[in-house]
Amino acid sequence: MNLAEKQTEFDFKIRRKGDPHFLLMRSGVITTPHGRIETPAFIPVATRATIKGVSPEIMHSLGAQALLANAYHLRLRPGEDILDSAGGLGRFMNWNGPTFTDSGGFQVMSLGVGFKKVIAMSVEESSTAEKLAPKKKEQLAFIDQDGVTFKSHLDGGILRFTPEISLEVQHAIGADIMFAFDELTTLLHSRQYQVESLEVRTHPWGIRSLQAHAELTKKRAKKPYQALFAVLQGANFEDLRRQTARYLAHAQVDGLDFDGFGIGGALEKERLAEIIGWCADELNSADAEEKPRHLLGISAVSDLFSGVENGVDTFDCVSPAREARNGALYTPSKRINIKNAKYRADFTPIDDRCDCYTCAHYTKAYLAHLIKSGEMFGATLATIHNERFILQLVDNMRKSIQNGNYQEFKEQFFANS
RNA sequence: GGCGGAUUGCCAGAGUGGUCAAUUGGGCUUGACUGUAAAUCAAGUGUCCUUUAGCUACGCAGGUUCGAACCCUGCAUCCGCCA
Repeated sequence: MNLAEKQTEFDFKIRRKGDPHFLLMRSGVITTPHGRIETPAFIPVATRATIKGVSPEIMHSLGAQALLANAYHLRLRPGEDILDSAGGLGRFMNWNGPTFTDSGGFQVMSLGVGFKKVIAMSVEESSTAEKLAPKKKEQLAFIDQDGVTFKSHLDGGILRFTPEISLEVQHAIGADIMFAFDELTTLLHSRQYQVESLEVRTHPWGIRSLQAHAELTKKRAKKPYQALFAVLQGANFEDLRRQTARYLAHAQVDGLDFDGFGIGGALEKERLAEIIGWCADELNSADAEEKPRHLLGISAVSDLFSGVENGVDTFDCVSPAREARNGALYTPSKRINIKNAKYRADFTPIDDRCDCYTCAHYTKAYLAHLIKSGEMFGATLATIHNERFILQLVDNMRKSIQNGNYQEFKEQFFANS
């Protein structure tokens, strides 16, 4: 079986596209060796091969179609060889569906200059963000042209990541969809830096990722095909975003091209829709319309709408889980902080219209007690609720696109909120 | 009954003459969280308020001093040890 044939194990079919209001919007099906993903879809994040506090079986029951883990974290612990021996990420964690891995590219930023997440902030926040950026000596990631040197956040040990290493790790982990190793810049970086980052790192690293992927795919010929997505950077500059999309859409090594695209990096909050639109439009023009697009690390409700409307097929984000653990629970009208005093004796569910396990059985008062007490069951219940909320929202978006009543669904959603 | 030690803000616990409305924890209140260094982090927490100003506060009542949470006297309560 040659590379091109291998590649057909991965497939994306658009079922319905375009809407009078949103020309880029679409709904389809991604097929992977471990199952299908109906899009648009939200992919919960299981960084260390677990959704913290919630079993894969429950995640499945909440409507999760796939999960996303992280190559950096899994390489540190338990080591990709363990996942390989276990039969891959899905087998290892008892998840039967499709899986994604991030390349470790996010850690280039989050362990580097990006202390508090400096990706999707508003312009007014940028001065604050500057203060938040760590001093050089606190940084744990150091970038050079060839790759990134990490100081392990676990034991300080030196860890090297290059596109080749990332792909080797990701192949061993065995996820169905992998991402190219990229540099995630921040809005604090100058345009000049963004240009340099693309030309000297993200683009060449993309090609090297693809090259490594081609070799590894040949070497691991008996394994199911693992798809590789390029990552589009370019911050909030239209010319850079378009240029990158075009460049990576045409990239090819040994007859192998990217199977899909991740949209990542510094996104000015207020211009998210526009920025995604540039990427999608350019990918369409570059004859890459029939390849899936993943918006990396986004799940705020308004951002999900923006993404879907501008041609995003899949999303992932840690927020539903992390915010749940920290007591922020989603409801159609707003996010509530369950730790607030007013919920101490509120014996109603988080959201009486929610169909999740938590809302069916537990009250706000109980949740408030558990979360404030630091009880792990509280984190579990809260995470179940938030993940269900986002999964269901995106599911409903998909259904409404397929039914041709997206606009109606959207209006209704915001009317109820 | 005698000797010794204690009593500080919601709790624990620093502070032993002015720089103390009082260090630090915890609790409590409110925020934040977008490819997870996050079950994390930040701010606030006597009162009145426009304040760098007042007022009230370190068991209670007096006293010494320009000035007291801090020194002295008495009282109350608690804890040791000896009878």
